[in-house]
Amino acid sequence: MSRPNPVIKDTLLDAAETIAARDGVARLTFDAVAAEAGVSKGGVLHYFTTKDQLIEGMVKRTATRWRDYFKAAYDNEPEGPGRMTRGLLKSCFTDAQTWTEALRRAFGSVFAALAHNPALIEPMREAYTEFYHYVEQDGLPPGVAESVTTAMDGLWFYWVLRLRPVNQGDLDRMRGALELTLDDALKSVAQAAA
Amino acid sequence: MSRPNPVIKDTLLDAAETIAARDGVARLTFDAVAAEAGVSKGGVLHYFTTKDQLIEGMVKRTATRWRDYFKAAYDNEPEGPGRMTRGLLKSCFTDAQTWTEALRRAFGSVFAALAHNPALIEPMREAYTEFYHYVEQDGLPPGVAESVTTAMDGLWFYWVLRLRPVNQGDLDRMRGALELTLDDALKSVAQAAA
DNA sequence: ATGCGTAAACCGTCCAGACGGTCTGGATCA
DNA sequence: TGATCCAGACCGTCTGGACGGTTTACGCAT
Repeated sequence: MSRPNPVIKDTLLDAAETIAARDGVARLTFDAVAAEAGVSKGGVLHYFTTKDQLIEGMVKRTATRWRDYFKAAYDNEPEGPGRMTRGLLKSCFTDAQTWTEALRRAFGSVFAALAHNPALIEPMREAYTEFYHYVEQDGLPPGVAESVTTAMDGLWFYWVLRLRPVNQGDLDRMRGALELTLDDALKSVAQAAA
Repeated sequence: MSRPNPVIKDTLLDAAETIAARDGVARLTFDAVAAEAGVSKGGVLHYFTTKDQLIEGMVKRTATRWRDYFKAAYDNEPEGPGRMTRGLLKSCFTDAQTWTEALRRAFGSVFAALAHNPALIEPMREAYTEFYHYVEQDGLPPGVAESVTTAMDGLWFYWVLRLRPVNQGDLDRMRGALELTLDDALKSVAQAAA
């Protein structure tokens, strides 16, 4: 094998995420990552020669996962107006069990980036730019897709930042209201087309 | 004066926010705060004896401001269903110029807390708990007040985290859609009362 | 008014430890 | 034998915090 083992890289990124989430980003050090992953510091530095690289790795992986996630939500949804909005509402706003600790941990990489070097969130920003592209062109009246998806993401941020607990009831109530908004918008689109 | 000068404390907190926002939370050190505020390190330590205290001070101040903000938005709004929702929509979703760098900086304190010691965001969580109390009891159909306010806060998070630029057009479009949702909800409340 | 005592405000230095990163050495493969 | 992988000792720097010293502000007796 001539290139660094990607499996080990993932293990190291997992360890980094765990530390950032559990102990705070300030304690995200090479030593800590090594200990958490069960390797030596030299081992970590072999794959990520600087801390910027480590954090960039975390952010890139999370950004890729987020991109894959919303694209899958889009692809699995039937065509027509509100496809992105419908897809997201269905895939992440039905079951609170999908809001796992792993997901929360993953988003910690953004905070790590913000703390260490704000420029490193760029990959995440790009993923969001792409996401917003879908949202803008979702074929709903102005602002509707933005509002519904941003409400979902807002709740997600509350949860990730631990500013609010999120339970199944919260999800159900908000989904009910958002689906109503969405249905009204879809009707008005259909009406305008007629 | 027998108690520490609160004006100087505010100056130090301002300096801390500036550093956190400009250089990243990792560079938020006593030395840096001292230099930014134009005092000595000893001077900073006189007012905040540990870093936890410094960050707690930042979070508490921001939490208090947020609390004052949404309470003012509530108080300035005529009574009736959706008072909190209407107030917030009016006060922070009409003019993009109210989304100042100072506000963004202030929220950096939450990231500082999350990075250094996650437990320190508690004052902010309490402010949000209180906010959510208003939202829950806003007298709108289930989930509507939550959805509208969370959409607003979601955009706010995008902006603070620099995941998306936010301009006047974004604000206007979303406000249009959210006001429509709100009006429909108000109508249905009025209808149910009749 | 003046001098004095005391306490708070603030400064600047010091240190132990932790940090990011370098480097050397050994193991394990091809 | 050479290249890759990884271990871990090591180094210079920076950090949080302690600490002792100095200045300022103020109450109070004279």
